[in-house]
Amino acid sequence: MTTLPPIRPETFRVACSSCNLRELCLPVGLSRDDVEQLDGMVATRRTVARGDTLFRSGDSFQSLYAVRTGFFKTCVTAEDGRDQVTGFQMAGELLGLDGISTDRHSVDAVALEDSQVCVIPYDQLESLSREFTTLQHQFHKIMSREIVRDHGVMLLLGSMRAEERLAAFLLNLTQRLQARGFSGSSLILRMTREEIGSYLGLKLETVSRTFSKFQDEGLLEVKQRQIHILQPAGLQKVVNGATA
Amino acid sequence: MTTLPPIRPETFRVACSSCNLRELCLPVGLSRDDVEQLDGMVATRRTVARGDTLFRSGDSFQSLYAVRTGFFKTCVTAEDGRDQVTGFQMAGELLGLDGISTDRHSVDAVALEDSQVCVIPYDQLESLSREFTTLQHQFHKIMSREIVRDHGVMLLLGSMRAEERLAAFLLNLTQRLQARGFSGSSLILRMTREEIGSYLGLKLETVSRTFSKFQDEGLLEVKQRQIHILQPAGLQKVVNGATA
DNA sequence: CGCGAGCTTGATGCCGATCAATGCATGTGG
DNA sequence: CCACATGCATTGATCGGCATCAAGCTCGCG
Repeated sequence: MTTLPPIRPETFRVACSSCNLRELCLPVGLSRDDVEQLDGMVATRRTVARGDTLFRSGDSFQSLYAVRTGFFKTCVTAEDGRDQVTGFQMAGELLGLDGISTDRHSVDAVALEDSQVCVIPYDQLESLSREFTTLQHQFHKIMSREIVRDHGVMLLLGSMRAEERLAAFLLNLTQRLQARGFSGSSLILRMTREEIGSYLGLKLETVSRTFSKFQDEGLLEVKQRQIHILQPAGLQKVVNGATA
Repeated sequence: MTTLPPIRPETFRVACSSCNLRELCLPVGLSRDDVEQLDGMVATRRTVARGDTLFRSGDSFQSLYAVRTGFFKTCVTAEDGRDQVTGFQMAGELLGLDGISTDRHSVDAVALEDSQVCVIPYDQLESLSREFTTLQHQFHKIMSREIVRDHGVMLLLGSMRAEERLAAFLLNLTQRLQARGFSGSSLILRMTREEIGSYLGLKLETVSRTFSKFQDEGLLEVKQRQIHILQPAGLQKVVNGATA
Protein backbone atom coordinates (compact mmCIF):
# COMPACT_ATOMS: atom_id res chain seq x y z
CA MET A 1 0.00 0.00 0.00
CA THR A 2 1.51 3.30 -1.00
CA THR A 3 1.81 5.91 1.72
CA LEU A 4 -0.47 8.87 1.32
CA PRO A 5 0.90 12.36 1.84
CA PRO A 6 0.68 13.23 5.56
CA ILE A 7 -2.37 15.08 6.69
CA ARG A 8 -1.47 18.49 8.05
CA PRO A 9 -4.53 19.79 9.88
CA GLU A 10 -3.28 23.38 9.95
CA THR A 11 -3.54 23.60 6.21
CA PHE A 12 -7.11 22.41 6.00
CA ARG A 13 -9.29 24.96 4.39
CA VAL A 14 -11.48 26.47 7.05
CA ALA A 15 -14.84 26.94 5.45
CA CYS A 16 -18.23 27.47 7.00
CA SER A 17 -19.82 26.40 3.72
CA SER A 18 -18.46 22.90 4.08
CA CYS A 19 -18.71 22.66 7.86
CA ASN A 20 -21.06 20.06 9.27
CA LEU A 21 -21.94 22.42 12.11
CA ARG A 22 -23.38 25.09 9.88
CA GLU A 23 -26.91 24.22 10.93
CA LEU A 24 -26.08 24.86 14.59
CA CYS A 25 -23.55 27.63 14.43
CA LEU A 26 -23.41 31.22 13.23
CA PRO A 27 -24.52 30.36 9.67
CA VAL A 28 -27.96 29.03 10.68
CA GLY A 29 -30.54 30.22 8.26
CA LEU A 30 -28.11 31.76 5.81
CA SER A 31 -28.36 30.99 2.12
CA ARG A 32 -25.61 29.06 0.39
CA ASP A 33 -24.27 32.28 -1.12
CA ASP A 34 -24.27 34.11 2.20
CA VAL A 35 -22.45 31.29 3.91
CA GLU A 36 -19.74 31.46 1.31
CA GLN A 37 -19.17 35.06 2.37
CA LEU A 38 -18.38 33.79 5.82
CA ASP A 39 -15.60 31.61 4.44
CA GLY A 40 -13.44 34.66 3.91
CA MET A 41 -13.95 35.88 7.43
CA VAL A 42 -13.52 32.69 9.40
CA ALA A 43 -10.05 31.98 8.14
CA THR A 44 -8.29 30.44 11.09
CA ARG A 45 -8.77 27.83 13.71
CA ARG A 46 -7.18 27.54 17.06
CA THR A 47 -6.45 24.44 19.07
CA VAL A 48 -6.83 24.57 22.84
CA ALA A 49 -5.58 21.71 24.97
CA ARG A 50 -7.61 20.42 27.87
CA GLY A 51 -7.11 22.70 30.85
CA ASP A 52 -5.84 25.63 28.79
CA THR A 53 -7.68 28.92 28.48
CA LEU A 54 -8.97 30.27 25.19
CA PHE A 55 -9.10 33.72 26.75
CA ARG A 56 -9.06 35.17 30.23
CA SER A 57 -10.96 37.88 32.00
CA GLY A 58 -9.14 41.12 31.28
CA ASP A 59 -7.73 40.01 27.93
CA SER A 60 -8.36 42.46 25.14
CA PHE A 61 -11.26 41.44 22.94
CA GLN A 62 -10.61 40.87 19.26
CA SER A 63 -12.60 37.87 18.16
CA LEU A 64 -15.48 35.62 18.87
CA TYR A 65 -14.91 31.89 18.80
CA ALA A 66 -17.15 29.13 17.57
CA VAL A 67 -16.53 25.78 19.18
CA ARG A 68 -15.74 23.30 16.45
CA THR A 69 -14.82 20.31 18.56
CA GLY A 70 -14.46 19.87 22.28
CA PHE A 71 -16.02 21.41 25.33
CA PHE A 72 -15.52 24.61 27.31
CA LYS A 73 -16.58 26.27 30.52
CA THR A 74 -16.77 30.00 31.18
CA CYS A 75 -16.17 31.45 34.67
CA VAL A 76 -16.50 34.86 36.23
CA THR A 77 -14.33 35.75 39.19
CA ALA A 78 -15.21 38.36 41.79
CA GLU A 79 -12.56 40.65 43.31
CA ASP A 80 -12.57 38.58 46.46
CA GLY A 81 -11.67 35.46 44.51
CA ARG A 82 -15.06 33.83 44.55
CA ASP A 83 -15.85 32.35 41.20
CA GLN A 84 -18.82 31.04 39.35
CA VAL A 85 -19.14 28.91 36.25
CA THR A 86 -21.49 30.82 33.96
CA GLY A 87 -21.85 28.24 31.22
CA PHE A 88 -20.66 25.16 29.38
CA GLN A 89 -20.19 25.38 25.61
CA MET A 90 -20.14 22.61 23.05
CA ALA A 91 -19.78 22.32 19.28
CA GLY A 92 -21.46 25.12 17.35
CA GLU A 93 -21.77 27.46 20.33
CA LEU A 94 -20.18 30.89 20.45
CA LEU A 95 -17.67 32.14 23.00
CA GLY A 96 -16.58 35.68 23.71
CA LEU A 97 -19.78 37.71 23.44
CA ASP A 98 -19.01 39.17 26.87
CA GLY A 99 -16.02 41.00 25.42
CA ILE A 100 -17.96 43.32 23.12
CA SER A 101 -19.23 45.56 25.89
CA THR A 102 -15.88 46.86 27.11
CA ASP A 103 -13.41 45.57 24.51
CA ARG A 104 -12.09 43.28 27.22
CA HIS A 105 -13.22 39.84 28.15
CA SER A 106 -14.96 39.54 31.48
CA VAL A 107 -14.88 35.77 31.85
CA ASP A 108 -12.30 33.01 31.53
CA ALA A 109 -12.96 30.41 28.85
CA VAL A 110 -11.33 27.10 29.72
CA ALA A 111 -11.22 23.96 27.57
CA LEU A 112 -12.51 20.93 29.47
CA GLU A 113 -11.15 18.64 26.78
CA ASP A 114 -8.84 19.07 23.82
CA SER A 115 -10.75 21.42 21.59
CA GLN A 116 -10.73 23.37 18.40
CA VAL A 117 -12.40 26.72 17.77
CA CYS A 118 -12.97 28.81 14.66
CA VAL A 119 -11.75 32.36 15.09
CA ILE A 120 -14.23 35.05 14.07
CA PRO A 121 -12.54 38.45 13.95
CA TYR A 122 -15.10 40.75 15.42
CA ASP A 123 -14.49 43.80 13.25
CA GLN A 124 -14.94 41.65 10.19
CA LEU A 125 -18.14 40.22 11.57
CA GLU A 126 -19.46 43.73 12.09
CA SER A 127 -18.61 44.85 8.59
CA LEU A 128 -19.92 41.69 6.95
CA SER A 129 -23.14 41.95 8.88
CA ARG A 130 -23.59 45.47 7.52
CA GLU A 131 -23.66 43.92 4.08
CA PHE A 132 -25.66 40.79 4.76
CA THR A 133 -28.94 41.29 6.51
CA THR A 134 -29.40 37.63 7.29
CA LEU A 135 -26.00 37.43 8.96
CA GLN A 136 -26.74 40.54 10.97
CA HIS A 137 -30.06 39.16 12.07
CA GLN A 138 -28.60 35.77 12.90
CA PHE A 139 -25.90 37.33 15.02
CA HIS A 140 -28.43 39.38 16.94
CA LYS A 141 -30.47 36.26 17.53
CA ILE A 142 -27.47 34.49 18.97
CA MET A 143 -26.80 37.31 21.41
CA SER A 144 -30.44 37.46 22.38
CA ARG A 145 -30.53 33.71 22.86
CA GLU A 146 -27.64 34.02 25.27
CA ILE A 147 -29.60 36.60 27.26
CA VAL A 148 -32.63 34.32 27.37
CA ARG A 149 -30.46 31.41 28.44
CA ASP A 150 -29.02 33.52 31.25
CA HIS A 151 -32.52 34.34 32.44
CA GLY A 152 -33.23 30.63 32.62
CA VAL A 153 -30.14 30.13 34.76
CA MET A 154 -31.28 32.94 37.04
CA LEU A 155 -34.61 31.20 37.47
CA LEU A 156 -32.79 28.01 38.31
CA LEU A 157 -30.44 29.64 40.79
CA GLY A 158 -33.06 31.86 42.32
CA SER A 159 -35.92 29.49 42.84
CA MET A 160 -35.05 25.84 42.40
CA ARG A 161 -33.92 23.28 44.93
CA ALA A 162 -30.87 21.10 44.55
CA GLU A 163 -32.60 18.16 42.86
CA GLU A 164 -34.51 20.40 40.51
CA ARG A 165 -31.32 22.17 39.50
CA LEU A 166 -29.42 19.02 38.72
CA ALA A 167 -32.32 17.49 36.84
CA ALA A 168 -32.73 20.64 34.76
CA PHE A 169 -29.02 20.68 34.07
CA LEU A 170 -28.95 17.08 32.87
CA LEU A 171 -31.98 17.53 30.64
CA ASN A 172 -30.46 20.64 29.12
CA LEU A 173 -27.20 18.84 28.43
CA THR A 174 -28.88 15.87 26.81
CA GLN A 175 -31.05 18.09 24.65
CA ARG A 176 -28.03 19.90 23.34
CA LEU A 177 -26.15 16.66 22.76
CA GLN A 178 -29.11 15.20 20.97
CA ALA A 179 -29.26 18.22 18.67
CA ARG A 180 -25.69 17.27 17.74
CA GLY A 181 -26.56 13.72 16.89
CA PHE A 182 -25.58 12.07 20.14
CA SER A 183 -27.70 9.78 22.23
CA GLY A 184 -30.26 11.50 24.37
CA SER A 185 -29.93 8.96 27.14
CA SER A 186 -26.25 8.33 27.63
CA LEU A 187 -23.55 10.91 28.14
CA ILE A 188 -20.12 11.48 29.55
CA LEU A 189 -19.71 14.52 31.72
CA ARG A 190 -16.74 16.63 30.72
CA MET A 191 -16.72 18.58 33.97
CA THR A 192 -16.08 17.74 37.62
CA ARG A 193 -18.71 17.67 40.33
CA GLU A 194 -17.24 20.88 41.60
CA GLU A 195 -17.73 22.62 38.26
CA ILE A 196 -21.30 21.37 38.04
CA GLY A 197 -21.81 22.62 41.57
CA SER A 198 -20.40 26.02 40.78
CA TYR A 199 -22.70 26.36 37.79
CA LEU A 200 -25.73 25.26 39.80
CA GLY A 201 -24.93 27.17 42.99
CA LEU A 202 -24.32 23.99 44.98
CA LYS A 203 -21.38 22.33 46.70
CA LEU A 204 -19.78 19.33 45.08
CA GLU A 205 -20.97 17.04 47.88
CA THR A 206 -24.54 18.04 47.20
CA VAL A 207 -24.12 17.32 43.50
CA SER A 208 -22.69 13.91 44.31
CA ARG A 209 -25.43 13.07 46.80
CA THR A 210 -28.10 14.17 44.35
CA PHE A 211 -26.67 11.93 41.64
CA SER A 212 -26.78 9.05 44.11
CA LYS A 213 -30.34 9.88 45.04
CA PHE A 214 -31.43 9.89 41.39
CA GLN A 215 -29.71 6.56 40.98
CA ASP A 216 -31.48 5.10 44.03
CA GLU A 217 -34.76 6.27 42.60
CA GLY A 218 -34.02 4.56 39.31
CA LEU A 219 -33.99 7.76 37.30
CA LEU A 220 -30.47 7.21 36.00
CA GLU A 221 -27.26 5.29 36.40
CA VAL A 222 -24.05 6.99 37.45
CA LYS A 223 -20.61 5.51 37.07
CA GLN A 224 -18.24 8.39 37.73
CA ARG A 225 -18.73 10.64 34.74
CA GLN A 226 -20.72 8.12 32.73
CA ILE A 227 -24.41 8.87 32.97
CA HIS A 228 -27.28 6.82 31.62
CA ILE A 229 -30.64 8.48 31.81
CA LEU A 230 -33.25 5.81 32.44
CA GLN A 231 -36.32 8.00 32.91
CA PRO A 232 -36.11 11.36 31.21
CA ALA A 233 -39.77 11.94 32.03
CA GLY A 234 -38.99 11.30 35.67
CA LEU A 235 -36.27 13.91 35.60
CA GLN A 236 -38.65 16.33 33.97
CA LYS A 237 -41.06 15.75 36.83
CA VAL A 238 -38.30 16.55 39.27
CA VAL A 239 -37.60 19.81 37.45
CA ASN A 240 -41.15 20.86 38.11
CA GLY A 241 -42.10 20.45 41.70
CA ALA A 242 -42.06 16.67 42.24
CA THR A 243 -41.35 16.57 45.98
CA ALA A 244 -40.91 12.78 45.69
CA MET B 1 -54.15 83.84 37.25
CA THR B 2 -54.85 83.16 33.59
CA THR B 3 -55.07 79.52 32.61
CA LEU B 4 -52.32 78.27 30.35
CA PRO B 5 -53.15 76.11 27.36
CA PRO B 6 -53.21 72.47 28.48
CA ILE B 7 -50.05 70.49 27.95
CA ARG B 8 -50.64 67.55 25.66
CA PRO B 9 -47.70 65.20 26.11
CA GLU B 10 -48.63 63.05 23.13
CA THR B 11 -47.77 65.84 20.75
CA PHE B 12 -44.28 66.45 22.06
CA ARG B 13 -41.67 65.87 19.47
CA VAL B 14 -39.80 62.67 20.26
CA ALA B 15 -36.18 63.29 19.45
CA CYS B 16 -33.08 61.48 20.65
CA SER B 17 -31.00 64.49 19.64
CA SER B 18 -32.70 66.67 22.22
CA CYS B 19 -33.16 64.00 24.88
CA ASN B 20 -31.33 64.49 28.13
CA LEU B 21 -30.80 60.73 28.37
CA ARG B 22 -28.75 60.49 25.21
CA GLU B 23 -25.57 60.01 27.20
CA LEU B 24 -27.00 56.94 28.93
CA CYS B 25 -29.22 55.40 26.30
CA LEU B 26 -28.82 53.93 22.86
CA PRO B 27 -27.15 57.05 21.41
CA VAL B 28 -24.09 56.88 23.68
CA GLY B 29 -20.99 57.66 21.71
CA LEU B 30 -22.79 58.67 18.54
CA SER B 31 -21.91 61.89 16.79
CA ARG B 32 -24.44 64.70 16.60
CA ASP B 33 -25.21 63.80 12.98
CA ASP B 34 -25.68 60.12 13.77
CA VAL B 35 -28.03 60.87 16.64
CA GLU B 36 -30.18 62.92 14.32
CA GLN B 37 -30.62 59.80 12.22
CA LEU B 38 -32.17 58.15 15.24
CA ASP B 39 -34.81 60.83 15.46
CA GLY B 40 -36.56 59.40 12.44
CA MET B 41 -36.61 55.93 13.89
CA VAL B 42 -37.69 56.62 17.45
CA ALA B 43 -40.92 58.29 16.51
CA THR B 44 -43.31 57.29 19.24
CA ARG B 45 -43.56 57.06 22.95
CA ARG B 46 -45.75 54.89 25.03
CA THR B 47 -47.10 55.52 28.49
CA VAL B 48 -47.42 52.60 30.88
CA ALA B 49 -49.28 53.03 34.14
CA ARG B 50 -47.95 51.56 37.34
CA GLY B 51 -48.77 47.88 37.49
CA ASP B 52 -49.39 47.55 33.76
CA THR B 53 -47.26 45.46 31.47
CA LEU B 54 -45.27 46.87 28.58
CA PHE B 55 -45.14 43.40 27.06
CA ARG B 56 -45.70 39.88 28.23
CA SER B 57 -43.93 36.61 27.72
CA GLY B 58 -45.31 35.12 24.51
CA ASP B 59 -46.16 38.48 22.91
CA SER B 60 -44.82 38.86 19.42
CA PHE B 61 -41.66 40.92 19.29
CA GLN B 62 -41.65 44.09 17.20
CA SER B 63 -39.78 46.75 19.09
CA LEU B 64 -37.27 47.48 21.74
CA TYR B 65 -38.14 50.04 24.36
CA ALA B 66 -35.94 52.63 26.03
CA VAL B 67 -37.13 53.71 29.44
CA ARG B 68 -37.60 57.45 29.36
CA THR B 69 -39.16 57.96 32.77
CA GLY B 70 -40.23 55.52 35.43
CA PHE B 71 -39.15 52.11 36.54
CA PHE B 72 -39.72 48.54 35.36
CA LYS B 73 -39.13 44.99 36.39
CA THR B 74 -38.77 41.99 34.10
CA CYS B 75 -39.87 38.48 35.16
CA VAL B 76 -39.54 35.02 33.72
CA THR B 77 -42.14 32.43 34.57
CA ALA B 78 -41.54 28.68 34.49
CA GLU B 79 -44.21 26.25 33.28
CA ASP B 80 -44.96 25.31 36.86
CA GLY B 81 -45.76 28.91 37.73
CA ARG B 82 -42.57 29.69 39.61
CA ASP B 83 -41.31 33.07 38.66
CA GLN B 84 -38.18 35.08 38.97
CA VAL B 85 -37.46 38.77 38.62
CA THR B 86 -34.56 39.00 36.16
CA GLY B 87 -33.93 42.72 36.36
CA PHE B 88 -35.02 46.23 37.23
CA GLN B 89 -34.76 48.91 34.54
CA MET B 90 -34.58 52.66 34.96
CA ALA B 91 -34.26 55.68 32.65
CA GLY B 92 -32.02 55.11 29.66
CA GLU B 93 -32.07 51.32 29.89
CA LEU B 94 -33.36 49.06 27.14
CA LEU B 95 -36.18 46.55 27.41
CA GLY B 96 -37.08 43.75 25.04
CA LEU B 97 -33.73 42.34 23.94
CA ASP B 98 -34.99 38.89 24.93
CA GLY B 99 -37.48 39.00 22.08
CA ILE B 100 -34.97 38.99 19.26
CA SER B 101 -34.04 35.34 19.62
CA THR B 102 -37.44 33.84 18.82
CA ASP B 103 -39.50 36.83 17.64
CA ARG B 104 -41.48 36.45 20.83
CA HIS B 105 -40.84 37.97 24.20
CA SER B 106 -39.78 35.54 26.90
CA VAL B 107 -40.25 37.79 29.91
CA ASP B 108 -42.94 40.08 31.28
CA ALA B 109 -42.02 43.75 31.58
CA VAL B 110 -44.07 45.46 34.29
CA ALA B 111 -44.03 49.14 35.21
CA LEU B 112 -43.38 49.65 38.92
CA GLU B 113 -44.42 53.29 38.63
CA ASP B 114 -46.11 55.37 35.96
CA SER B 115 -43.61 55.31 33.14
CA GLN B 116 -42.88 56.38 29.62
CA VAL B 117 -40.85 54.48 27.07
CA CYS B 118 -39.52 55.34 23.63
CA VAL B 119 -40.51 52.77 21.05
CA ILE B 120 -37.65 51.53 18.86
CA PRO B 121 -39.00 49.48 15.94
CA TYR B 122 -36.56 46.64 15.67
CA ASP B 123 -36.49 46.27 11.89
CA GLN B 124 -35.67 49.96 11.59
CA LEU B 125 -32.92 49.62 14.13
CA GLU B 126 -31.41 46.79 12.12
CA SER B 127 -31.51 48.70 8.88
CA LEU B 128 -30.18 51.91 10.41
CA SER B 129 -27.37 50.04 12.06
CA ARG B 130 -26.38 48.66 8.66
CA GLU B 131 -25.80 52.24 7.60
CA PHE B 132 -24.22 53.65 10.72
CA THR B 133 -21.28 51.75 12.08
CA THR B 134 -21.30 53.55 15.40
CA LEU B 135 -24.94 52.74 15.98
CA GLN B 136 -24.34 49.12 15.10
CA HIS B 137 -21.41 48.94 17.46
CA GLN B 138 -23.28 50.70 20.24
CA PHE B 139 -26.19 48.32 19.94
CA HIS B 140 -23.90 45.31 20.13
CA LYS B 141 -22.27 46.79 23.20
CA ILE B 142 -25.62 47.16 24.89
CA MET B 143 -26.50 43.53 24.24
CA SER B 144 -23.10 42.41 25.43
CA ARG B 145 -23.42 44.54 28.54
CA GLU B 146 -26.66 42.78 29.32
CA ILE B 147 -24.90 39.44 29.06
CA VAL B 148 -22.15 40.61 31.37
CA ARG B 149 -24.70 41.94 33.83
CA ASP B 150 -26.47 38.58 33.80
CA HIS B 151 -23.20 36.85 34.61
CA GLY B 152 -22.85 39.13 37.61
CA VAL B 153 -26.31 38.14 38.79
CA MET B 154 -25.38 34.47 38.39
CA LEU B 155 -22.34 35.05 40.58
CA LEU B 156 -24.55 36.71 43.14
CA LEU B 157 -27.18 33.97 43.10
CA GLY B 158 -24.70 31.14 42.94
CA SER B 159 -22.20 32.11 45.56
CA MET B 160 -23.29 34.95 47.83
CA ARG B 161 -25.08 34.88 51.13
CA ALA B 162 -28.18 36.88 51.95
CA GLU B 163 -26.40 39.95 53.35
CA GLU B 164 -23.92 40.02 50.51
CA ARG B 165 -26.71 39.85 47.97
CA LEU B 166 -28.70 42.68 49.44
CA ALA B 167 -25.63 44.87 49.89
CA ALA B 168 -24.57 44.27 46.29
CA PHE B 169 -28.08 45.05 45.13
CA LEU B 170 -28.22 48.35 47.01
CA LEU B 171 -24.82 49.45 45.80
CA ASN B 172 -25.76 48.63 42.23
CA LEU B 173 -28.98 50.61 42.50
CA THR B 174 -27.28 53.65 43.97
CA GLN B 175 -24.57 53.59 41.33
CA ARG B 176 -27.14 53.61 38.58
CA LEU B 177 -29.15 56.34 40.26
CA GLN B 178 -26.04 58.41 40.74
CA ALA B 179 -25.20 58.09 37.05
CA ARG B 180 -28.60 59.70 36.48
CA GLY B 181 -27.90 62.63 38.72
CA PHE B 182 -29.61 61.40 41.88
CA SER B 183 -28.12 61.22 45.32
CA GLY B 184 -25.84 58.28 45.91
CA SER B 185 -26.91 57.95 49.51
CA SER B 186 -30.67 58.31 49.61
CA LEU B 187 -33.18 56.44 47.53
CA ILE B 188 -36.75 55.28 47.39
CA LEU B 189 -37.28 51.67 46.45
CA ARG B 190 -39.82 51.26 43.72
CA MET B 191 -40.27 47.56 44.32
CA THR B 192 -41.63 45.48 47.19
CA ARG B 193 -39.58 43.29 49.50
CA GLU B 194 -40.98 40.33 47.66
CA GLU B 195 -39.73 41.60 44.30
CA ILE B 196 -36.31 42.29 45.75
CA GLY B 197 -36.35 38.81 47.21
CA SER B 198 -37.30 37.24 43.92
CA TYR B 199 -34.47 39.02 42.16
CA LEU B 200 -31.98 38.02 44.84
CA GLY B 201 -33.19 34.46 45.34
CA LEU B 202 -34.43 35.17 48.88
CA LYS B 203 -37.77 35.26 50.66
CA LEU B 204 -39.28 38.60 51.54
CA GLU B 205 -38.84 37.97 55.27
CA THR B 206 -35.13 37.49 54.76
CA VAL B 207 -34.91 40.72 52.81
CA SER B 208 -36.74 42.55 55.58
CA ARG B 209 -34.60 41.04 58.31
CA THR B 210 -31.44 41.88 56.44
CA PHE B 211 -32.52 45.49 56.06
CA SER B 212 -33.11 45.60 59.82
CA LYS B 213 -29.73 44.04 60.47
CA PHE B 214 -27.98 46.64 58.30
CA GLN B 215 -29.87 49.32 60.19
CA ASP B 216 -28.82 47.90 63.56
CA GLU B 217 -25.25 47.90 62.36
CA GLY B 218 -25.50 51.54 61.37
CA LEU B 219 -24.90 50.90 57.70
CA LEU B 220 -28.16 52.50 56.63
CA GLU B 221 -31.55 53.76 57.73
CA VAL B 222 -34.74 52.10 56.54
CA LYS B 223 -38.18 53.63 56.76
CA GLN B 224 -40.38 51.45 54.60
CA ARG B 225 -39.14 52.11 51.11
CA GLN B 226 -37.03 55.11 52.03
CA ILE B 227 -33.38 54.14 52.32
CA HIS B 228 -30.50 56.27 53.50
CA ILE B 229 -27.12 54.75 53.01
CA LEU B 230 -24.89 55.85 55.87
CA GLN B 231 -21.79 53.79 55.13
CA PRO B 232 -21.40 52.82 51.48
CA ALA B 233 -17.92 51.53 52.26
CA GLY B 234 -19.39 49.33 54.96
CA LEU B 235 -21.84 47.85 52.46
CA GLN B 236 -19.01 47.25 50.07
CA LYS B 237 -17.22 45.33 52.79
CA VAL B 238 -20.30 43.21 53.27
CA VAL B 239 -20.38 42.43 49.55
CA ASN B 240 -16.93 40.95 49.84
CA GLY B 241 -16.69 38.49 52.65
CA ALA B 242 -17.16 40.61 55.78
CA THR B 243 -18.57 37.96 58.13
CA ALA B 244 -19.18 40.74 60.68
C1' DC C 1 2.57 -0.01 42.86
C1' DG C 2 1.53 3.92 45.14
C1' DC C 3 0.21 8.62 44.70
C1' DG C 4 -3.22 12.13 43.99
C1' DA C 5 -7.27 14.14 41.99
C1' DG C 6 -11.81 13.46 42.05
C1' DC C 7 -15.88 11.12 43.98
C1' DT C 8 -18.84 9.13 47.62
C1' DT C 9 -20.87 8.91 52.05
C1' DG C 10 -21.68 10.03 56.93
C1' DA C 11 -22.33 13.29 61.00
C1' DT C 12 -23.31 17.75 62.42
C1' DG C 13 -24.51 22.62 62.26
C1' DC C 14 -26.14 26.85 60.38
C1' DC C 15 -28.51 29.97 57.23
C1' DG C 16 -32.45 31.09 55.34
C1' DA C 17 -37.32 29.16 54.61
C1' DT C 18 -41.57 28.61 56.67
C1' DC C 19 -45.34 29.53 59.70
C1' DA C 20 -47.56 32.89 62.36
C1' DA C 21 -48.71 37.20 64.56
C1' DT C 22 -48.49 42.12 64.68
C1' DG C 23 -47.69 46.71 62.93
C1' DC C 24 -48.09 50.36 59.69
C1' DA C 25 -49.48 52.96 55.81
C1' DT C 26 -52.99 53.92 52.17
C1' DG C 27 -57.47 54.11 50.48
C1' DT C 28 -62.51 53.47 50.39
C1' DG C 29 -67.16 53.72 51.73
C1' DG C 30 -70.39 54.82 55.35
C1' DC D 1 -63.91 62.10 59.36
C1' DC D 2 -63.65 57.79 61.11
C1' DA D 3 -63.96 52.55 60.63
C1' DC D 4 -62.41 49.16 58.38
C1' DA D 5 -60.20 46.64 54.70
C1' DT D 6 -56.15 45.74 52.20
C1' DG D 7 -51.47 45.39 50.90
C1' DC D 8 -46.95 45.59 52.51
C1' DA D 9 -43.42 45.30 56.16
C1' DT D 10 -41.54 43.75 60.49
C1' DT D 11 -40.43 40.45 63.93
C1' DG D 12 -40.46 36.04 66.42
C1' DA D 13 -40.28 30.82 66.71
C1' DT D 14 -39.30 26.74 64.56
C1' DC D 15 -37.84 23.75 60.85
C1' DG D 16 -35.32 21.81 57.06
C1' DG D 17 -32.09 21.71 53.19
C1' DC D 18 -27.78 22.32 52.07
C1' DA D 19 -23.02 23.50 53.69
C1' DT D 20 -19.38 22.05 56.26
C1' DC D 21 -16.23 18.90 58.26
C1' DA D 22 -14.34 14.48 57.99
C1' DA D 23 -13.33 9.70 56.33
C1' DG D 24 -12.76 6.46 53.03
C1' DC D 25 -13.06 5.05 48.15
C1' DT D 26 -11.97 4.70 42.95
C1' DC D 27 -9.44 5.17 39.17
C1' DG D 28 -5.96 6.87 36.09
C1' DC D 29 -1.22 7.63 35.72
C1' DG D 30 3.72 8.31 36.57
